[in-house]
Amino acid sequence: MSLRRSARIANKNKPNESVEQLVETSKRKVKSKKSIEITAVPPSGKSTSIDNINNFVEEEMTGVLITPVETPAETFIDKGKTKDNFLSLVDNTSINKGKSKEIFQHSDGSKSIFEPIDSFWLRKRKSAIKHNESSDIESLENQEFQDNPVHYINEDNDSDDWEEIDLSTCQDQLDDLSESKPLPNKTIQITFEKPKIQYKARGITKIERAIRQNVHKAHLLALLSHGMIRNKWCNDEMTQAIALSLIEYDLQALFDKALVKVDVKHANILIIALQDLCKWWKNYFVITKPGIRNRAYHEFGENNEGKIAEDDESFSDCLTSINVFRRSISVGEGSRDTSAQLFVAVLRSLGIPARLVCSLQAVSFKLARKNEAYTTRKKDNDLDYKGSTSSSMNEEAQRTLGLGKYKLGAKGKNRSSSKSKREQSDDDDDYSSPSKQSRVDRLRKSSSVLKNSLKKDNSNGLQNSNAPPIFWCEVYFAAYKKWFCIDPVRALVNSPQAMEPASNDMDNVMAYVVAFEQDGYIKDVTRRYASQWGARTRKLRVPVTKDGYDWWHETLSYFARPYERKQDNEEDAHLHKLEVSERMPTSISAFHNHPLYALERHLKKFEIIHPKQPIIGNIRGEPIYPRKNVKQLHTAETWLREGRQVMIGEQPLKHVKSRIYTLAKRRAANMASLYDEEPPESGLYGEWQTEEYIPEPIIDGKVPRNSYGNVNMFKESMCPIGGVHIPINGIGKIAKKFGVDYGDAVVGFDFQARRCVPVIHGIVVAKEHETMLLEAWHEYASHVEAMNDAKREREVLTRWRRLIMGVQVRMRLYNDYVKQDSSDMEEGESEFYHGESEGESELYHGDTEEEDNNYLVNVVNKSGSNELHETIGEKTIIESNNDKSNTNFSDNMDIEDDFVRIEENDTSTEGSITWDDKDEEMYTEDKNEDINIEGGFIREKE
DNA sequence: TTGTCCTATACTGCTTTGTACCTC
DNA sequence: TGAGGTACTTTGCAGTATAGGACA
Repeated sequence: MSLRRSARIANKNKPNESVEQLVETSKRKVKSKKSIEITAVPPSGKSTSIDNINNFVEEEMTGVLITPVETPAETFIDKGKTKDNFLSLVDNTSINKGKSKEIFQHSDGSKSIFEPIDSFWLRKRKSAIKHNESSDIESLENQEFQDNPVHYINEDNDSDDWEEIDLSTCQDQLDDLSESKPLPNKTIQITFEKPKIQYKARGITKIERAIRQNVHKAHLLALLSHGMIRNKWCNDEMTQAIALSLIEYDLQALFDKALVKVDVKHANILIIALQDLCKWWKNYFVITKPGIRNRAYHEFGENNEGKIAEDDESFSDCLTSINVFRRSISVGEGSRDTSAQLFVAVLRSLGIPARLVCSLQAVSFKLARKNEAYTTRKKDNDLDYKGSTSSSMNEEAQRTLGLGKYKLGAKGKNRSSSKSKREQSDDDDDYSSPSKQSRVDRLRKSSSVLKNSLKKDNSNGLQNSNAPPIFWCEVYFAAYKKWFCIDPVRALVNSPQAMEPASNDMDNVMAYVVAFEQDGYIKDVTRRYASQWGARTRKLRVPVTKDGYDWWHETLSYFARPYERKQDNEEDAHLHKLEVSERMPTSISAFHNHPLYALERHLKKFEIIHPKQPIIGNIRGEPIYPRKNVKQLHTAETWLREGRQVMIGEQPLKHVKSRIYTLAKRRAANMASLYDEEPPESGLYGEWQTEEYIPEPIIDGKVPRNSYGNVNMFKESMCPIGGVHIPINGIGKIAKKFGVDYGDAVVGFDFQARRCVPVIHGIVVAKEHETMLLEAWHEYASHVEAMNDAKREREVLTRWRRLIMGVQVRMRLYNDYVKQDSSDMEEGESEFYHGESEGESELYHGDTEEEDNNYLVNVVNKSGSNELHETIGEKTIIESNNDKSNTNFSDNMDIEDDFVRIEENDTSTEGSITWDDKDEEMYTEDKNEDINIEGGFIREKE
C-alpha cells in the first residue's frame, strides 16, 4: 500500500487536507513515534516493531490508537476483525473494560490498551478547532502527542482500527491505574445483568401485512359469494309466494295503489306502505340470532378453528339450502341477517325493485389494539342474545312454533342436534304440498298472537335491538330518482345514517357496503352510509397501490352491470356528491391524509399549500385548506429529470435539509459540521414555477453538453435541437473515429454502494451525421461479428488439431507397446474399439489425461438425419441415428463449443470433414485421409 | 369510558455525475 | 501506453405509518 493511499485513508476524518499534506503528516507521525516502542498489528496478525514502521505503513497496517485508560467502567463491544487479529497475540483475558477502551494483558505480563481511533481523533480535532487552539494540523498533532504519548493512525475502517503498544513505555499511567484497581492475572468472570425485557410497539412486517391483506381479500370474496347466493334466494318464486301469502290483503292493496303511477304523491304512498310493511314484519319475524359479526384477525389463531365455528353457529344462521330459507319465512324466525334477506324477498314479491344490501364484515388486515376485539365487544344487552331470546322466550310461543330455544336448560342443550335433523328433513320439504300450505295458513292466522308474546319477551333483546344491521334493503323511488334504504329489523325507512355502526363497534365495521340487485349485479354503495368516508372508512379498505391499482374496484368490476342505466348514472352522481360534501372531521388526527381537507401541520416534506386561499374552516385555531391546494414540490434537479426546468427568476418556495446519500455529500456535510456550518439545504419549486425544458440547439455540428461533458436525455424532449439520440452503446467510438462531435446521453442514474453513477445509453449527435454513423456502426458490427466467428473457428480447428495429434500419438504408442503384447489379437482389428462391451474400451474412455480430447462430430447427411460420429485419430465411430442414449456423450453439453457441425458439401472450412451418403465414406479434405466404415466398425483404409 | 394526541418503532424508499488498479 | 473492465465503497437515513399509552 502506498503512502499516498495511506494518507488518503487517514483523510477520512480530515477531508479538508490535501493528499500531499497528509503524506507529510503521515511521515511526521512516523518520525514522532520513533521514540516509542510500538507493537502494531497488520492484518496478517504478525506484530511489527516501530523499527519497521515505514514498512508498516506500506503494509496497510490496521493499527489502533492506544491510550491509557483512566476510568474504565463499561463493557466494550468489539466487532472489528483487526482486534481479533490482535487478540491472537495476547491472552484472551480482558483485564479491564471501558466504554470505548479495553486493556489486555499479554502472556509476558505486559499490558495493552485499546481505543477506537476515530472517536479519539475526532474528539481531539473538534476540540482543538472549536477552541481555536491551533488551526495548524501539525500543532494539533503535537498537542495530541503530548496528551497521548503513544499513538498511530491508520484507518481502514472507521471504528475498527486498533493499534497496539507496549505499555512499559507508559508505566506511570499504568501504575496509577493499578493502584486504583488491581488487575487480576488470569481468568475473570463477567456477570451481566439480565436486561429488562420491555415489550414495545411492534408493527407488522411487509410479509405479514401482505398475508393479512390476502386473508382480508379472500374473506371479502367469500362474503360477496355469500351475498350473491342469498340474493339469488330472494328471487326464489316459492319464497316469494310464501311471503305474499303472509302479507295482509290491505297492505297488498296499498302497495298496488302506490305503484300505479310514478310521481311524488304515489311515492309518498309507497313510503307509508313500506313503513307499514316494516312494522308488520318486525312483529312477524322473530330474531333469534344477531347475525354475522366482524372478527379480529388474531381471533383466527391456531387452535381456534373449532371455537370460531361454534361461535359463528350461535351467532348466525347456517342455512344450508333454499328449503331452510323458505322454512325461515314460513316459521318467521331467524337471525337479523335472514330477516333482512327474507324482507327483500317480500318486497320483490310485491313487485318492488329491491336490493339486498350487505355491509361486508371481512376480517381486518390491521392490527387490533391490545385485546380490543374482546374488551370492546358490545356488552350492551342489544346483542347479548344469550340473555334475551333464549331465557326469556315465551314457552307458549315456542310450543306454537315447534321450536326449542337456545340455552333452555338441559332440554335446550339437545337443540342443536334436533334442529339440524329437522333442517335436514326440511331440506326435502315440498312447500307446494297442500299440507304445508295449510301450515302456512295456520302460521298466518296465529302470527299476531305469537309475535305479541315474542315481542314482549324480546323487549330488551334482539327483537328491539338498535344496533345497525349487517343486511338491509334498498328500494328505488323513481319519483325521487333515489334509492331509499329500509331496515326491516328496526322498521326504519330512508335512514341511511342509522346504518352506520359506531366507530368503536368491533362487531360491525363498515368498510364495504354492497348492494345486490335483483338481476344479480353488485354495486358499491358505501359512500351512502359512511359519514366519515375520507377520514375513516376509506382507510379500512384494501389500499390503492402507488401505481393506482385498486383491487376492490377491479374485483367489483367483474360483478358490475355491463351497461349503464339512467338511474345508475344518477346514483353515481349522488354518491359522488355525498363524497365531496363529506362533513369536516372534528378531530385533528382525522385530517391526516384526508382526501378533502388538509392542515398545514400534516404537510409532508415536499408538500406545500398553494395558494393559501380559500380557508374553508378552522379547527382549534388552525386554518383548514382544501386538499386540492396541497401541491408537490421538487428540487430543480428533480424537475429536470421530469423534463422541466425552473423558470428564470423563480425563488424556492421551501428550503429543506439535503438528503445525504452519496459519499461526496457526506464528506461535504462532515466538513460543514466540523466548522459548525449549517448543513446544506435544497430549494424546492412547484410545478407552476417550471416550464418545459428547452434544449440548446446544435450549432455547426457542435453538441451542447452539461458541466459533466454529457447530454441529459432523461426525456426524449430534452434532445438538443437539431440533434438525435442514437441509443446504441459503443457507437461513440465510431463517432470519434469519424471526428463527429457527440455527447454521451445520460438517461438516468444508478445508485450503488452510496455512489451515484450516471447511466449512459448511446450518444447524441447532429442529425446530419445520424445515417452515416448508423451505416458505419452496422459495418463495424458485422466486421466484429466476422472477426469473432473467425476467431472461434480458429480456436475450434486448433482444438481439433490437438485432438487428432494426441490420438495419433496414442495410437502409435498402443501399436508399439500394447499391441505387441496382445498375442491373441487379430491383425487389423482392435479390441481397443470394439473388443469390450459397447465400445467402452479402456483407452477410449479411460482415465487418461487425454480423455477430454475425445470430441464429437455432428454430421448432417444427405437424408437429413443426424448422426453422431466420434472421431479418434484416423477413425470414426458412427453411432445409431438420433439415439444418444447408448452413447457415451454425456459430456457433449460441456464441450459444445468443440462440436464441429459440418453441413453437406460445405467446403468452406479448410480441413473440414465431408460425409458422402452414397458410399458411406468419410474423408478429410486436404489430408487425403479416407476412412471406410463397415457396419459401424472402423477400419483404417489401406 | 372514550376520543385524541404523542411517542416509539418498523418499514419504505430516496438518493442524482468516481477512482484506483489491473489486464490486454 | 491507453482503453476498457473491475473492484472498492458500506454496516444509510429521513420520512411515514401505525400501535400503544397517556391524558383530558
